[in-house]
Amino acid sequence: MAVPRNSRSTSARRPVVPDVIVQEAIHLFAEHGYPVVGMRDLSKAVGIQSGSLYSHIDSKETVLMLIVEQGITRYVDAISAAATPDLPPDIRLRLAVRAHMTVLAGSIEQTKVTFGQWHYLGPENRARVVELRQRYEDIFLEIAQDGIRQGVFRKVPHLKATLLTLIGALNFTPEWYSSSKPESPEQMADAITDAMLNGLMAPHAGTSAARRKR
Amino acid sequence: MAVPRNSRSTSARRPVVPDVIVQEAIHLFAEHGYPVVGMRDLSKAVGIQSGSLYSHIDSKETVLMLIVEQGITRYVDAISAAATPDLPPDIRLRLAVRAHMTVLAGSIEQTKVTFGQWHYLGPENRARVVELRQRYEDIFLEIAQDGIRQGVFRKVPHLKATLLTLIGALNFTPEWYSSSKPESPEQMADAITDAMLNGLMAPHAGTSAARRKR
DNA sequence: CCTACCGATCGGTAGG
DNA sequence: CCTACCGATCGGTAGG
Repeated sequence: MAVPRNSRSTSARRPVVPDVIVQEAIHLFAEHGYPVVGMRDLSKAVGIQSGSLYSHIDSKETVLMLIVEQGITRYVDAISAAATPDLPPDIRLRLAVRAHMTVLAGSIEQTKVTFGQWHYLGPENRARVVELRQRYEDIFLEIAQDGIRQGVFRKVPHLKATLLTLIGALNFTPEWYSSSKPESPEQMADAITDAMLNGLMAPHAGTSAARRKR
Repeated sequence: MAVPRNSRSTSARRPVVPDVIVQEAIHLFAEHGYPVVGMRDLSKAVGIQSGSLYSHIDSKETVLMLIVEQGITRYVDAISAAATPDLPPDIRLRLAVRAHMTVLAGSIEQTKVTFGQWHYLGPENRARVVELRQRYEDIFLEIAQDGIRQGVFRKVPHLKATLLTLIGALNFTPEWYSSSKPESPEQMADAITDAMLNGLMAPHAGTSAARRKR
């Protein structure tokens, strides 16, 4: 209930948004969806009157943007830091996916908002998010391209579709990975990486279509 | 318990919802999101007054449910029809993914609504959707289990995570597969299946970790 | 299918 | 941070 006092900021105009507001917004947006959550819901969760929110924030959209921008940035930073270019591509991929799952495990709800509600942002903010989002996808693109160039990865017919398979799988993780599960982020990451690197086929089995040819 | 059906044909007090309404709703919900679209937006798109909508529908949620229920059912039917149990598991998986992409290509916007907005349904409708959704996932589970039993697929350490990798990839497809692309649904399906069955690693290459061991 | 309208709620502001 | 309130818009209904 104790609402932290707002620090008198030097640059005045925009005070730092109190953490309670952001945290409650993450929780509400993740559970019910941004458009459905009213400012009165948020204010009630924070423990103040709805009008009072606006001495801390500029608008509802500002709060969403804050959550989404920080949300993606966290992934971009963690993944690009983990998958340094000097490592073998398959290891880089494994580390990238592990970084992804580690970030996820620490911020499931924020990730839901980040990857699931950014299209409710206005054109300006949305453009910025798309840019960050592109940077996120480019990390995996570079790993894949390096891998192919080095001969570690196959030269797949449709690299883009293959990459979107991985990215889609990662974007879906907040829907099923809950903190209540006993499995560690690393184990889940390795399961995903393993599927993407080695596939489902049993070793030396070959595809049914291939078996028919011989 | 009572599952809403609009299939009463004879003395139905409730007429079949006109196709224009459903089509415009799909378009608007897919583009802007269900909670953001007002009934006045929908009525304007249809070309009537907002009050007049209610001689065709019961409520806004009814329209969403119609879209979502039909949306999933289409996938369940197409996939289970394509992947018959008599075929080899890897071929079944390929056919299942192809069926998925074929349905997608024919209903991108409805799929966006189906997989992205169902949580806005009330508890009763949502329960029904979760059930259908489960059936959808179970198709892939059975293929995977059969494959492992027959020795065609590897015995992966975390089958559930591996399956959710595939399902996540498929659920993400409406975000990037647009009808304007020249690639056929089959080609995209095969790219995804190929990634899942054979992985990214070059043949005979082995993982970097494995290479270090020898 | 229309006009007219309902109570509720929305994001946000004024002025202390 | 509060009280009081704004105009706009929401899903839905009445009665033709």
